[in-house]
Amino acid sequence: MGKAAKKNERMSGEERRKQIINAALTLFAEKGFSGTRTREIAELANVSETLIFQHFKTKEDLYRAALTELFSQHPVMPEVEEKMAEKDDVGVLRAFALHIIKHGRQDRRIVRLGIFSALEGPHFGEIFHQGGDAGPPLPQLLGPYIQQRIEDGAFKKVNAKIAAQLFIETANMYLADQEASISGPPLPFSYEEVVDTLVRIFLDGLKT
Amino acid sequence: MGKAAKKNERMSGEERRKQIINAALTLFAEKGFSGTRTREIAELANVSETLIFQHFKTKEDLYRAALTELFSQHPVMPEVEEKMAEKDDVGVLRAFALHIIKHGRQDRRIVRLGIFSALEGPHFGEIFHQGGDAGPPLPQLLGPYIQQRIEDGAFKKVNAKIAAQLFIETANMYLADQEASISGPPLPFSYEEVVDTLVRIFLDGLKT
DNA sequence: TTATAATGTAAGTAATCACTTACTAAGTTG
DNA sequence: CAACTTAGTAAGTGATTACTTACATTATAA
Repeated sequence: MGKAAKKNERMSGEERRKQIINAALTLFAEKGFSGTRTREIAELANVSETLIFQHFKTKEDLYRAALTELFSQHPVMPEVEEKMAEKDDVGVLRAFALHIIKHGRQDRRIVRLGIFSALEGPHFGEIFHQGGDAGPPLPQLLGPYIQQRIEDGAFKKVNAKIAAQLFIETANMYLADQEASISGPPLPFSYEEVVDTLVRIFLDGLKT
Repeated sequence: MGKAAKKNERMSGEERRKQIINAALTLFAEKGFSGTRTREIAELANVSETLIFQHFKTKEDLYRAALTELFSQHPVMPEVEEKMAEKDDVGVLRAFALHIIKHGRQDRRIVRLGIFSALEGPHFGEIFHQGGDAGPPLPQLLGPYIQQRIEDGAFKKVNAKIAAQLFIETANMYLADQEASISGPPLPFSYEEVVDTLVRIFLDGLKT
């Protein structure tokens, strides 16, 4: 039976902790903080409920730990900066959109958890938006680039902050709809195709 | 004291029902279904908890009634169809965006409640998306228009379904961020300005 | 081997939950 | 006013909740 037979054996603290966090992530993403019972987490993790409270002081503590764990695995984006230096507009927008979408797709719980945490508590929302991410928020990275390109005469004069946020919001909402049908049903097209369409429309809309 | 003094007097069933629903809407929008306690609703509505269960069989029943109530007050959009007939592209896109944003702004609980219901239960999500709205979903209205304009040679050849949904998603995510900071902080600009920017970029991006 | 510490659990506990029971008060109608 | 209906509540109820206590098992190192 190999590994499967070992699942009831003793484990190192670190290992168990991760296992509990993993179970918690799955349930919190599915049902939110107040919709998830600590007992369910214990069952999914195959441990006693007591053990959870040995690793985490409270349920909220576990939630915070789980969020931090998830959002600390941020993909880096060296590509974006490179394309920005080259003033490769298509490359920049594509890189931004792909960064967002790949991040959301690498672990499907991320999107739902992010939305839940934004809705459920002011405390939780913060972790999501600043937690783990070393760099500045995305709109603050894209905004100045758009502004620069306006000054270069390459883009028409729009409000760069608005444009940047709208672009990023669109990518985010696409993800949200894929995972949770927030504003509509999931689009039955590959994300590459969606990104292509988004970048094309947006960029042609910005260009002079 | 006038009205305020009367709030502890007897009320007609209909009136009390609405009062309870109103309190429920406020709390459900704030904390979601499983985060809201029936006792809190009773307190906010200034009635005993028992009375709630005289009007509604269960908490879920109340939630459904509250959602239905909220989403049945849909604004109509005769303007959109008018502009579509005239092939007034700017008018059409502006009308769509304003329709979405005004709907969300008419009652600030709508946006949060819509997102919560999409996340919290499959049952609830349905009410939100089809409930009360007489017409077809927005992307299914905008999509064909874009397709038509492509065939007219006015728009470039993009995937009309993707374009339509992206446009609507953007408007929705703008709203969501204003109320709940889902993908970022609220934009510190008037919604008219945001709509202008969105329509301008999108339309110039679509035009041949 | 034996003290020590870490991993783990069964069996609670007080508080809280959605929901009921059993009742009173206020209208309404003949 | 008497019979009946409707609006309203106080005081529960069993189930469930997050969290504890008190105890067992296993590994590790002196």
